[in-house]
Amino acid sequence: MIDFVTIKEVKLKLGVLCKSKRQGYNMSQEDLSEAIGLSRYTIQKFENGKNATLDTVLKIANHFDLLKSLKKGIDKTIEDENNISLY
Amino acid sequence: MIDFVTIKEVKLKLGVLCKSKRQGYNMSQEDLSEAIGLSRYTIQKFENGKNATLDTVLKIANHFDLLKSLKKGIDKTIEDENNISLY
DNA sequence: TATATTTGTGTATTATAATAAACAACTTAT
DNA sequence: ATAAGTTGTTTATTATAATACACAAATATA
Repeated sequence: MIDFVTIKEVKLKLGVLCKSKRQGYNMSQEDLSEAIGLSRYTIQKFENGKNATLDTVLKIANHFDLLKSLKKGIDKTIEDENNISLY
Repeated sequence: MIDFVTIKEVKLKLGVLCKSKRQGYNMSQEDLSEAIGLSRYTIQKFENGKNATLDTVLKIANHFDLLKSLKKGIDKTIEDENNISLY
């Protein structure tokens, strides 16, 4: 399979996810920024694929109840590391 | 279910994942830092659950071939947003 | 045990993410 | 068409992540 995934692509996708979730709750960028104690500019940049801090990403993920699912993904990846690949 | 997941917990878990992956390849913190062009101190702090930038996290994820899986997770979450919950 | 390697920690500096405020461009609703 | 709300963008400032050292503490290796 020749499908590379770039860092830039993931950042853009995270921004799209934020926008999608936010609009799903009919929130403006300002609504979200106030809800989680970040500036609107920080939300604005994140939604457009700019770099951000992990805290910013996780505050947003937390607000949309995505931390548990994220934690599961991390745990699964750690488990995979222990069970050595069979291929 | 009463299992809250905190931001701090996720950051610690990401650090553990990095350490686990790194040791799986028998790399020192310095090996990893040189491989992806970050300082050892940045790796050090990340592995111990400190705040970091998204670029740092994604550079590490990319080095351990985790971007594709991460992208899938994001895509799935975006899809879930469109198919409204039935409960 | 002695040596080498790795990891944790401290300090100072640099790069950049986050903030705040204002305003224009673009949407949406009336 | 106008008004209201939202989003994109700029500038200046502040907070903090990243870097580059050095060195001690802990681990692994000979």
